[in-house]
Amino acid sequence: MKDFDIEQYLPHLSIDCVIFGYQGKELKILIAKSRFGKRSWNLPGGYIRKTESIEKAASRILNEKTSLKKIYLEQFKVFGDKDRIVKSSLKKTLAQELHKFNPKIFTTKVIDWMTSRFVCIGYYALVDIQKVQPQVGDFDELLEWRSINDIPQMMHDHTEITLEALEALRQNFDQKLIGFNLLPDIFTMKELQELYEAVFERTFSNNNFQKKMLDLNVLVRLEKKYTGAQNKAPYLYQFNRKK
Amino acid sequence: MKDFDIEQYLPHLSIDCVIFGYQGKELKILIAKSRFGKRSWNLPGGYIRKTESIEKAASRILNEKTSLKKIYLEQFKVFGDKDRIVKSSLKKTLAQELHKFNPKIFTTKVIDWMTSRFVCIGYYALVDIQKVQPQVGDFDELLEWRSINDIPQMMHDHTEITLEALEALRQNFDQKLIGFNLLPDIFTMKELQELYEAVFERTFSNNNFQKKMLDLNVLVRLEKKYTGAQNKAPYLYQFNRKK
DNA sequence: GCAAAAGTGTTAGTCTTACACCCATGA
DNA sequence: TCATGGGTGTAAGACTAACACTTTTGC
Repeated sequence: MKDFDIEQYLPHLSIDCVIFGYQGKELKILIAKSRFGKRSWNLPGGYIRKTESIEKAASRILNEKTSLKKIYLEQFKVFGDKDRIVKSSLKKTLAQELHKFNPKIFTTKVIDWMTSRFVCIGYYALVDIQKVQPQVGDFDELLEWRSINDIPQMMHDHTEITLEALEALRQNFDQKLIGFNLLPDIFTMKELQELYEAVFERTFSNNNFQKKMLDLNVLVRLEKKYTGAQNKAPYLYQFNRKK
Repeated sequence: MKDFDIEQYLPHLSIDCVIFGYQGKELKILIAKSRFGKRSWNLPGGYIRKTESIEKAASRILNEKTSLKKIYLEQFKVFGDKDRIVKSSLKKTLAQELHKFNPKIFTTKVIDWMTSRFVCIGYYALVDIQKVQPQVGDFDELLEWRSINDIPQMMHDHTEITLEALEALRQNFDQKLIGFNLLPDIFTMKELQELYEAVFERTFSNNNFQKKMLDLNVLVRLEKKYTGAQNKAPYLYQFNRKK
């Protein structure tokens, strides 16, 4: 572990990211299991350098976890309860373990800084899950993609943050045509429909869905996809980013 | 002016409020002219006490400016460019004037604190303009309601913040039925329509507008309003907050 | 030819928009 | 009785949802 210089970062302000991916007809988020404290789950997050914008900070944090360069990112809410971190039951255990782990880095000063009050800016990210290579960070035991229907209990208010992110995602999904960020570059209409079904937790009828999507004028129809199955081969589509 | 103890507040984090009101068929915002620096216009804002939530802080700041207790408030975006305040052309003049004005309060330490990098949480508020008694603060020369079509140039990125607030307001206006916060308790359909026309900067046809509003099932029709004009007396309506 | 799944067409229903009309009010 | 502006009715059009149907594919 490198040094951790609290002077580099804005105090009392953090970023937490809800990273959405899509796989096996399920909407998933990337969460981390902590190496410390009660080994509880938490959202990837980090601090803001004094020399970078909050958007840059969010990008950097995401890049550290996913090793992706360009990521679709959206700020969705600030969480600023006065007891957010301070009153957490984990605080004490965490502080002790961090100090024991590396007393040179985790001095009392650093631990006080880390466990002080934090206002947290919530971002959600949409990624092509195939392209992500999760990077286990210094504080993580492991990273895991978990279905939004199977989210474990998480640290602090991270469960609440996740639910708010999901709500914001649904709100923006149609309006901003952001769904394509969750898919590979090329996909079938069925796959796109299944993504929508996973996000909204409901079914759509195939013909009306197709009509709606094609009417948006953002899809380019490519050649057919012959899978070897004994049925009509579906067309492949690509998102037309120029529009 | 009272003391200003920077230790009470979270550093590098501020709140700016875009306070919307409605009067004379115009959507307006409450802005302040600074006593210091280049006497430029700015949005009402303030800092967050270490002992209060960000929502409480926003409420408090709004209460200080409007003397209203319960205000409709919505967080809409965080502004976190790295040079937000620091690179402002006003910084130097402001610092000098503040120090000259009251060197006991505005020590170098305080001024450094105030002119350091700030991440700003944007809130917008909706108020019944009739009920507001604007309170000129320590930093204000005056407060003024200005039409959204007549916003002067403002400090830092406050013009951008205002535009983003307006966009968020329009986005939420229909969905969350928040318009009623801008009107008196009792109003005519015409008045409600004119409010919508001011917000969206377009006209609506009276019958379709009425139909749409009544279909929402949130309006209670009261007695007629006899104005003395030689035409049919319009009904008065009230927003049904129970629903 | 047959089953499976993709793709298309048609209709009914709902919501939106535009136009026309009637009604209460006070001079 | 008339001008004014408030309130209502209706029909056309657009959009949505539900149903049925045809086409392609490999066995």
